[in-house]
Amino acid sequence: MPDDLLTIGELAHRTGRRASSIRYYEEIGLLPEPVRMGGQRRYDSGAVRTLTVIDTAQRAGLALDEIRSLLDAVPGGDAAAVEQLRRIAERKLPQLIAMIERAALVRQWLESAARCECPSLDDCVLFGDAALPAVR
Amino acid sequence: MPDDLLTIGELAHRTGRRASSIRYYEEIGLLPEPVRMGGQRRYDSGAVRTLTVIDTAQRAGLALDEIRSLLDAVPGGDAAAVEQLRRIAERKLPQLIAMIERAALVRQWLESAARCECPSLDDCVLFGDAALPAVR
DNA sequence: GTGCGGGTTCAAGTTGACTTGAAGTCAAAG
DNA sequence: CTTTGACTTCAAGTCAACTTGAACCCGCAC
Repeated sequence: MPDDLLTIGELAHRTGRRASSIRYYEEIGLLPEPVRMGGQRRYDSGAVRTLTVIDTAQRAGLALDEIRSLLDAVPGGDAAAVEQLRRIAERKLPQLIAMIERAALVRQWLESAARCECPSLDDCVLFGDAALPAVR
Repeated sequence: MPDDLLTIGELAHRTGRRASSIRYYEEIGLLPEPVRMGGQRRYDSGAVRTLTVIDTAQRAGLALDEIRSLLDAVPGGDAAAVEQLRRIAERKLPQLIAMIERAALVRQWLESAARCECPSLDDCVLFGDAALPAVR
């Protein structure tokens, strides 16, 4: 019977990433070096979990080095890691909220643009100074 | 009395961009080549307007080559340009809406994370499969 | 043996939107 | 006359997150 360790290809398949990304994550210290069998990387279920964490955190808008600082606190996945997560979340939240607000404005602008009947762009209110207020 | 034409530095100052960006925009065909006085670029108010359009469109999430296709239709700024704008808006809107929805999910996730009391990341629901549903 | 489909390394390329650096010009101020 | 500051060009560097390419190994089916 086959071992329950995964090759990099199988891991990639299960986690929906490319093998090259997984090697890259290892290179930048996001994933620990896996065991080798005959030179090839073999991964246990911990790797699947870590990749899930990476995926989730990434979709939460965290950059890879932020994710690394999260993961660095993890071995043990203990209270310190949770605390780190909280700090990162608190720092990221206002940024995300600002982004959502700006996107909402842009959405209104695009909706107006899709309905625009102006004969010329030059006198279209859409490009007036107040049409799309800056949020930055 | 000074001419009403602006140097690149003045234009940059008025539009809040760097002179290097303005040269770059010219290079990629986003801005027309301005007149020169003694080798230096001089801009009229049309350039201010065009940069405003670029700024607005960019904050609306359009890439520079999309903005160029918008601007290409503009000379005259006529009905065709407006039509082009409408088409681009209609194409961009669904993408933006999806982005906003995903951002809202991520926001909830981060808010939970900021309040997280889990003793360990390993059994934190935040990293469960269903914690942050994929939208892509 | 030969081909296939994995795997391996390392370096270099990709994308978008710029910025930076080096080396030079030019006009006005001191 | 020299310095200062703003301008000029062109090439190259930056950032993030990967991907791609070249050249190689390795086991298994035919």
